[in-house]
Amino acid sequence: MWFDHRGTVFPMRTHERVLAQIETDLAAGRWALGEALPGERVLAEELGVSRPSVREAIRILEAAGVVRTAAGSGPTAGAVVIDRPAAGLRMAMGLHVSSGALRVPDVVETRVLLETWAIRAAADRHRSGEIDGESLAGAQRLVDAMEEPGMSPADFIASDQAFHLEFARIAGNHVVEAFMLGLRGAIGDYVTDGVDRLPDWPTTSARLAAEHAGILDAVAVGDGATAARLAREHIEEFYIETGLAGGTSPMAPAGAPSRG
Amino acid sequence: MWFDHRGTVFPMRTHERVLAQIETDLAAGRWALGEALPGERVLAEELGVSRPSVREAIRILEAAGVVRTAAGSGPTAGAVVIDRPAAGLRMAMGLHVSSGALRVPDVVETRVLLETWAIRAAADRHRSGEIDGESLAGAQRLVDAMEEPGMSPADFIASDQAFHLEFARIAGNHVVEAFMLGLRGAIGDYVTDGVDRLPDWPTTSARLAAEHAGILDAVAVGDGATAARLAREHIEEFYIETGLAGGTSPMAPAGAPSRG
DNA sequence: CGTACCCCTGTGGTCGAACCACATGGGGTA
DNA sequence: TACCCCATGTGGTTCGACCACAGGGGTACG
Repeated sequence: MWFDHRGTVFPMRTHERVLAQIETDLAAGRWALGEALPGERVLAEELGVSRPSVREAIRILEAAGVVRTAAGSGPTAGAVVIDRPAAGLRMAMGLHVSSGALRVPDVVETRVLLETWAIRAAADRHRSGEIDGESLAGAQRLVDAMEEPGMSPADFIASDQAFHLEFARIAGNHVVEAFMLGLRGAIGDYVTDGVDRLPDWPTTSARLAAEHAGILDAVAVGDGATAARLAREHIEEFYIETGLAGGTSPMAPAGAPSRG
Repeated sequence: MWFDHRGTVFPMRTHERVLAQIETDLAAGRWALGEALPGERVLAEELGVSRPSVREAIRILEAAGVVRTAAGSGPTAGAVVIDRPAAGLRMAMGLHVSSGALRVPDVVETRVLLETWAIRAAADRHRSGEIDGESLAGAQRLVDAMEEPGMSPADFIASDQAFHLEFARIAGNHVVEAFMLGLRGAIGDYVTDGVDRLPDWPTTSARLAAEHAGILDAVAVGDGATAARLAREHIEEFYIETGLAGGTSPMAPAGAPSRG
């Protein structure tokens, strides 16, 4: 039996006990990043529960982006500890967007909020010299790549996402980075569908690439306010153009977790 | 077999197929909020898979805050559709905080970011008359309650959390609301532990309550800038005082999902 | 006829055992 | 010495069984 902070009593289900134990061991550093948990059968034996109960707990860990599972043998097999917070956030948010509990406009608004913060912070850090001068090189390479006319929409979207994430990385906040990744992933299929409906992708992509260059330039000179304003306009314009800004009805499921 | 956007081929596991199908049905409106999914045995039969595979998918939905399960019979039994995005976010974030992939200072920084935005937005909406004049009544009641000297730390923390969430609710962004709830929950045990280590809780709680009153007053007069600044100082001061602001080492697991 | 009680029914929760496909790595073979 | 093959152990999946629990309907009683 377990108790909440008010003294209410309730039984804890088996897979919850397993999950709690694994979480405790995780916090205690029992497994480092890249190491594998004990096998399901071993874990079941250790905790005195059945293998299906262990599996249910591992499923949750996997959905949360804490482990990745693989069959076979060798060091890469088993439930290997990873750190993909965004995968878990993406899963939860995507499901709630599908169910209608979360709306795309709210997701977009939140994305603007986080991105403008990250870009402003990145610009500030860059101006104050806190970060290496080469930190913007990655963003520059992505901008260059996106300015190539022949890039496919899918590759462009991937590069676009990487570009936006660069600033969260520079800002140094992993939670914001994970949120941004999760938000973007949660509405990923909506974005793809929106791009497919655009009347003139080459023109749009060229404009987007130019806007990216403008944002990067503003960050490079340390003008966080301008960079944030440009980013806001860039994001909002994109969602308006693809018809996602006002739509609240679900269009397609966000899909099963990717194996990225 | 399934393909990603690059044409890579990979098999989809059974529980992933089940999850994808449920997500599609969810998006199609097959079940309304409060309705129950078909029984596990029925679902397994429908999809041509085994019951454990269905259960693994439902576990993920449960962890994500999409359904709540209960045994027995009647309308409240089974896998009932709910909308608790924060539960899923809290689960994912809490696990990653435990594993060390996400750090408490980043969580706090993100919380400040989201809360100052929400409070500013709430103040703006209040000033512009977009919202009912009674919207702040709930926050006022919470402030009044927290100013009562006899309140237990646990109840105070609950009221405090509700107070902060009020502004996200007024701002009208469910994603931000869920993020705030998830962030707070992910470090919930750290907060509780921090409070327990405070030398003089009555004094601290009185100060916190006064700060809440100040924030609410600033929002009430539509001064978003002041309200946001007060909120930032309020949050940062609390984490410094409880010794959480700089700590990165895990202290205790965030625990299994609560049944709230 | 109305009401209270009890048990039948179906739910999720848990378990054990079995078989599969797969990745590996060591031992046997050319 | 180099190659190949298969024994081994992993997660993936399934089946079948039993449990505790909550409801609802049938039944017996007032």
